[in-house]
Parts: sequence; C-alpha cells; structure tokens
Amino acid sequence: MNTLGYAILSSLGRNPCSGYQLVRYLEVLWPAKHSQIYPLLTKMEKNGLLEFEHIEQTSKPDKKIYSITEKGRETLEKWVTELPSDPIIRDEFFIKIYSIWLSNEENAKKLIQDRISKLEQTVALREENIAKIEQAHGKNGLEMTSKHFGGYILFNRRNRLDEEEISWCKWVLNLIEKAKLNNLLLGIMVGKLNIIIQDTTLIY
Amino acid sequence: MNTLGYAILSSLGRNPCSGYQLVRYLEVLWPAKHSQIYPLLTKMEKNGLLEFEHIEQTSKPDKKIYSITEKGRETLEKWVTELPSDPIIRDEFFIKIYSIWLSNEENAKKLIQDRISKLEQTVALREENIAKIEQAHGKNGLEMTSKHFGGYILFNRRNRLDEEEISWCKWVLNLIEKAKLNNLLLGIMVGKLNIIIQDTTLIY
DNA sequence: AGCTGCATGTAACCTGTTACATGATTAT
DNA sequence: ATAATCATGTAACAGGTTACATGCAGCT
Repeated sequence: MNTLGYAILSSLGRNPCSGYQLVRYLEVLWPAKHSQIYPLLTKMEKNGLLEFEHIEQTSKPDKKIYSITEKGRETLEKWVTELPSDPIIRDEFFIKIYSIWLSNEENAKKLIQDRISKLEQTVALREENIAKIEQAHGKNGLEMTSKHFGGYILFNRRNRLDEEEISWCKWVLNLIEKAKLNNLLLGIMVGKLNIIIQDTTLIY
Repeated sequence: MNTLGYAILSSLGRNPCSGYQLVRYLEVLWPAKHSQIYPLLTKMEKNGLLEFEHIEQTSKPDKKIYSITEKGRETLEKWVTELPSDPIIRDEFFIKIYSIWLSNEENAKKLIQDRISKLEQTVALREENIAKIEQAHGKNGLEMTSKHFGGYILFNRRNRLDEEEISWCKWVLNLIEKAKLNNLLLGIMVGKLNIIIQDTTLIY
C-alpha cells in the first residue's frame, strides 16, 4: 500500500468519516483529491483494512461512513515504527527566489511581501484552531495517548515554522534595503569623487 | 511548460551545465530524476528555450552542455513575476506523529529523536555551504543582483526552519516527559489514597 | 438565475519513480 | 573484486490532477 493509504488509516483510526470528509482532513496530513481517495477506499475495504456503513440521507446524497478494522489498526501500528522516508517539498517560491537576481527590486519585494501576507493569514487561522483544542482539552491535559495530541503538536509545529519564515522574509527585505542604501551611498561617493576629480582637473 | 521546466531555466540561467549535473543542482530547488530531466531538456531545446554544445571527452562519456537562450531568459523572467502556486509538502513523519497516540512512549521518542538527528546532520552540512558562500563573496557583499544571492538566502531559510523544527522536537519530548511525570505523581497519589482508604476502612 | 456545499464515482491526462541498457575510469 | 562516478537515454509503472457526470438543498 502507498503512503496515502496510511494517511487514510491514520485519519480513520482517529475517527470514522466519509470519503468526502477525508479530503478535508487529509489536507494537512497528505493532500489528495477525491478522485484519488474514493478508489483507494474501495480497494482498502476489499483488502479488509476498512469497513463502511451505508448512511441514507434525505436532504443530502447518501454516504458511506468508513472506519478502520482491527487488521487496519495493526497495519498502521506496524508502519508507524518504521523510519519515515525523506520529506518532499515542492515550492515554486524557491525557484522564483533563486531567479530574482534577473528581476528588479520592485518584483523581488513583491514576491517576499506576498509570501509574508499568505503566511500571516494561515498562521492566524491556525492559531484559532490551536486555541480551540487547548480550550477543549486544557493546555496541560493533552497527553501523548490522547487522540488529539498529534494534531495539536503538528499545528504547533507548522505555526512555529511559518513564523520563523515570516522572520526570514523580513530579514531578506532588510538585506535588499541595506544593499540599496550601500549603492546609494556608493553613488553619492562616486558623485563627490567626480566633483573632486572635476575640481582637481580645474585646479591643475 | 511545467514547473520543472522553469527550475531548469532557473538553474541554467545561473550557469550552463549538463543534464547529469542538473540532477544535483535541482535537488534543493525542484527534485527530479534524470529520466525526467533528459527528455525535457530535449523538448526545451527544440522549443528554442535552451541550446547545447556537444563536448567530447576521452576518459569520461561525452556530454551536452546546455545553456539558456534569450527566449528562455524572457520566458523565465515573465514567469518569476507571476504569483507562485501553494507549496506541496508531503512528509510521512506527519502521519506517524498523527498516529503516535496508538503507539507507546518508546516508539514515540524514537520517532522524534531520529528526526532531530537527521535535521542536525543536514543543518551542519548546510552551515558549511553558507560559510563557503560568505567566504567567497563577503557577508555584506551579497546583493540582490548577485547570481549567488538566491541560493544564499534559500540556504539560510532552510537552516532557520530546520533549527526551529529541532527546537519543536525538543518541546514535544518535554511534553511527553512532563505527562509521564504527571501520571507517575497521579499513580503515587492514587496509591496513597488507597492506603488512606484501607486505613479508614480498618478504623471504622 | 446562479453559486456553494454535500456526496460519490470514472476517464483522460500529466508528473514522477523504478527499472532496463551501456560502458569506461577510479577508488576501496 | 566491487562499488561509485560520469554520462545519456528509453520503457513501464505508480502517483496525482483535471475534467466529466449527476442531483438536490439552501443561500444571494
């Protein structure tokens, strides 16, 4: 089975839900579209890792509530102890940053500024979620054996990293400003030098 | 064209190289295997974004040194100003962390400890690289218009984030320890309570 | 009247990985 | 001897995205 399968086991192991809801839950864990999730759920159910209950609804379409089986829980538990493969990060921002030397100052600043805006937005949203979890379970009441522990610490991780990145962005903006100032000063000095040269040329 | 194509333009725009070398250069920017890179290079060359020079070698296989064309540079410059799509992060570690509530303390600690080890290793390696760049170009001599600026600030970013993650890992280890202590204390208290109950039962 | 959310599914396509193929040189 | 590095390429497969398909309820 592939990693998406384990992500599904991990989510359903915490609480049963429909494929539709899984799409949302997996967003932070292992993003996948419904077109990838539905066929895999069917396959995993056939392999005995999951089971589902058909729920008929009147005002909404019917749904299947999936839950993890004993076999599924065992499979997940075994996998969790194996060492994880290296993370894969693909971010167009890196490539654009790598190429800013061919761009101008305005574009460069905009690229960084937009990044800050996005990060600040997501951090604010996540902070609300963290506060909700702490409110519901108590800041110190969250133990490793709690179902909510993993989610809680992962939210914390992401916010710490995002805040560090915001700080890095500001450092970069400063670097650009400082370089501009240096150039400006250099320009003035060159200007003065020219006057001196002109003066000296005039004198001598 | 896809993002890998822009990553290639970005790398070759800094300095020409062979497809073989590109695999290594792209590792930090947009990881790809040679089987994906070679056909794309051929395609991009046909589209006039790249050109190559055939270099014959005696002790090694012949190679093609690709470089960016004027059209390629223009294409890249235009793309850089468009806003980047959201980053994609896929990390098995997240799923394992999310599932540790079904695991025991030993496994949980090992998972975090292994993460710390990996991070510390890569941070150390990267620090060497940062030092090398600073040595070669001067800590303040690196301006936005320098070819090395992007790489320099990206290395810095990664190290900052990795160090923040190490700190987060230690915070999690502390949380686990603290919870254990609480449980231990609770255990002792329950024990004492039992004695009191036993005592009181004896007296009355 | 048109959009969003709920809910599941399939088909076509693009992206990325693993494996196959070749072959000389250099280091362990 | 055996593995790693240099160097390029293709084929098969797995993973992931976009688009097609349906239909009702509630909101603007």
